[in-house]
Amino acid sequence: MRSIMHRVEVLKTVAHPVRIRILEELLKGVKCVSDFEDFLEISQPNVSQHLSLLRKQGIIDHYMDGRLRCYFLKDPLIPDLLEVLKKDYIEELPAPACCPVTKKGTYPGERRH
Amino acid sequence: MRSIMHRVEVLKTVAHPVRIRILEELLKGVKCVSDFEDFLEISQPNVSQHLSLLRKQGIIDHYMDGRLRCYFLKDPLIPDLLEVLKKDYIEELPAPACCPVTKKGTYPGERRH
DNA sequence: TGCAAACATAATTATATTTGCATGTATAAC
DNA sequence: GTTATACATGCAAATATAATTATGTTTGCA
Repeated sequence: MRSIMHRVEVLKTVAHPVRIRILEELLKGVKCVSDFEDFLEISQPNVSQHLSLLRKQGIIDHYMDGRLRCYFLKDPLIPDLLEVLKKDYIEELPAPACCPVTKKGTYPGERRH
Repeated sequence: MRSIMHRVEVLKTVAHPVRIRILEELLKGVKCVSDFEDFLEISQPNVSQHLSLLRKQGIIDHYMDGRLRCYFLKDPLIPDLLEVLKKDYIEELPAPACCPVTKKGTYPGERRH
């Protein structure tokens, strides 16, 4: 199992609007840097920096095609992670039944008071 | 569907070693602040700050039991998110077949060269 | 060989996050 | 009412992250 720290690193890496859009795009297929430059509206060095971060984390990789760098998804967690993030949930989790929210209740189970 | 920004906020909030451990613990059931103080080895104000952040994001909520504050999970995304993070994957995603990694290949589909 | 396209890297600056510490508040017990 | 418990909040210092600007590298082509 991934360590807590590794899980945190993955989350931190994905937790950025540009990077999450890059990953969603890579889900559809291979893309090169100038492709991202077009549809994200940020500078080329900035795109490269985000790609570099994702690569250092092992989340993506690339191959060379002439002078194009073609990036693709590598970490199998990512598709699952992105899918969960898109899911719609109708209801909140049920509050503990014995203990009404923001009102006094009883702490469930044994415990010092 | 959650907006990109909302997804990013959720990920950023979970992406911290203390907070991820708090959430994993809450998955098992209700816990109060001093419970966390025991098993995480950080100060009480720091625990409160992390709980406060999680609450502002709508990820957790609490009820009062005397002078105890009993926290519980609220956002239904969290259990699914934590589960995906724990999953073990045996293999990396397959690299695009037509294009060997780090070697020259052909960019799949039509594109300027 | 020289130049341009496609990209990476480095340094700087701006901004956000995290923590520690001091203090504040509500409840319970005495 | 006084005190202790259980917690929250505010602020400043330390640190991490992000974007901008400038510059470097590699490849393809004339």
